[in-house]
Amino acid sequence: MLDITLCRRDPDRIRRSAIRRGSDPSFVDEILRLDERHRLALTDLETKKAEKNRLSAEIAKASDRAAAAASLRPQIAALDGEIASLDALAKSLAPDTPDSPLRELLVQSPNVVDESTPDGADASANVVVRTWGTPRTFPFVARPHWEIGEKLGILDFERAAKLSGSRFAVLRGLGARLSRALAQFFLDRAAARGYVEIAPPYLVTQQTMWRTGQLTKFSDAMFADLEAGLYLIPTAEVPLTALHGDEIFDATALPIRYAAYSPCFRKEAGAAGKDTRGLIRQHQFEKVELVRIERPEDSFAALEAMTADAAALLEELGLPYRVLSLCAGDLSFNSAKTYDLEVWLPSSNEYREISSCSNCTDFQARRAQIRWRREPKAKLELVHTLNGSGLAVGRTLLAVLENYQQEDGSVVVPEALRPYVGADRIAAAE
RNA sequence: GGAGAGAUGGCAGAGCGGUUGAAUGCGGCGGUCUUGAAAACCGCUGAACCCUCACGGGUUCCGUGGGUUCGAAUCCCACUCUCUCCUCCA
Repeated sequence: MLDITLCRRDPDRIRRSAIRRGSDPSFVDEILRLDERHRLALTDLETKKAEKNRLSAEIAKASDRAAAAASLRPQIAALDGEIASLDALAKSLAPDTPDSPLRELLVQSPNVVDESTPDGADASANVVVRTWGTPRTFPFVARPHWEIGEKLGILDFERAAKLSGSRFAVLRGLGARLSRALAQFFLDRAAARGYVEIAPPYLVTQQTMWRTGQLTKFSDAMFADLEAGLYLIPTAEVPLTALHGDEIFDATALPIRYAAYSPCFRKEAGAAGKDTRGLIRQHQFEKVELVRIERPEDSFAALEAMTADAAALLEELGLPYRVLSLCAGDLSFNSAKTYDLEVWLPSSNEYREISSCSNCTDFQARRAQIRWRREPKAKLELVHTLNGSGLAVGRTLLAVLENYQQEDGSVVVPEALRPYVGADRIAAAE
């Protein structure tokens, strides 16, 4: 949700951001116009209410209250009429009235793009910030992970389809174990870097979804039981960020770092025909999500740190990757700045997203009302929230299979995972 | 799923329908005293929004939403949540 105060104070900044995202900035003028009308109505309303309160207080002070009430009744009744109509008008214009035009504009507008986010209209303008590792050269044709996995008997897409349709996978034996090993590895590393592990609910209310801004982003991409009013989380970012909704921190409580391992559920409605094979795009996948709650002045440094936290995992696993700074046009709704981590996939000779780290600044905090106090008596401020994958388990698993595949079809387990997997190689079962 | 109890400020806990945004205690902040600290004492101590350059003024908020009334934390209705007991279950 956009900050109405910022719109008033620095409308050009909002306009600039909209233009950089590739949208029409004229809504800013509409916001200012509606805001002006609302404040006028509010002032009128409050004046009338003050008058009425004064009359009521007179009755309270009178020695004969009944008589006072009787004599003032006509005046009060007149005020009541004016108050009712002014109240209706003010409400219809208010920024916090659910379907008011002003509210709609503030709520539907994406976050203000940070200055350091590169210009550009779409993914082709994303900037490679750095690249790590050298893709391995294979003396044979590198196979895609689904072939490797099926041959090893650790991935079973056919039976998954029998159970649940397309975009599901069954992991078996060391495949299942490798998946669990990755999750455990990620969580252990997160803990070592100061993230507190959280096991959140996977079903959340519509309000929780709304608070983190997912309802606009994933609304038709989410699984839900509308009757029960519960949504399956598309990412643990949702419960982690909303965890402290309506709370006020004192300065010593910040920063907060959370890590959660959770399944994620997505309809992938807009991705028909894309990535239909393998583990890349599933209706259900697991992920370790990192969330940080920061002081505003620290949030961009925290984004660098969080991105480094995620990247360190790939480095420890020996998986080549690159870091992209997403351009303004490719930035998601909530984000002011995003780094994507892309891992190297030898079967397709390309880098694929395995983590996305975003600084949502105060955008989600405003919706969720997560605030803090700089000094004991200071005014309340919104915190900044950040989230990033650290990492997506399924995609890491497939990256391991592809990057560590051997000519005989077996897969070497990366050193760092061996204690977790309990094996240094995955070979075909007899 | 059935029965009951409850929801008030950071916490605990009062609150006859009338100057109650809310007693009291704890906590927190500031001060006096002290070499320092503690204790004691004094003062302050919720939020959002609007008007104002400012001083200041105003409106709203006692789970949520309605209603009664000139006036509601207090009365009425609905809902939500929490707790206890039963049922069920992992």
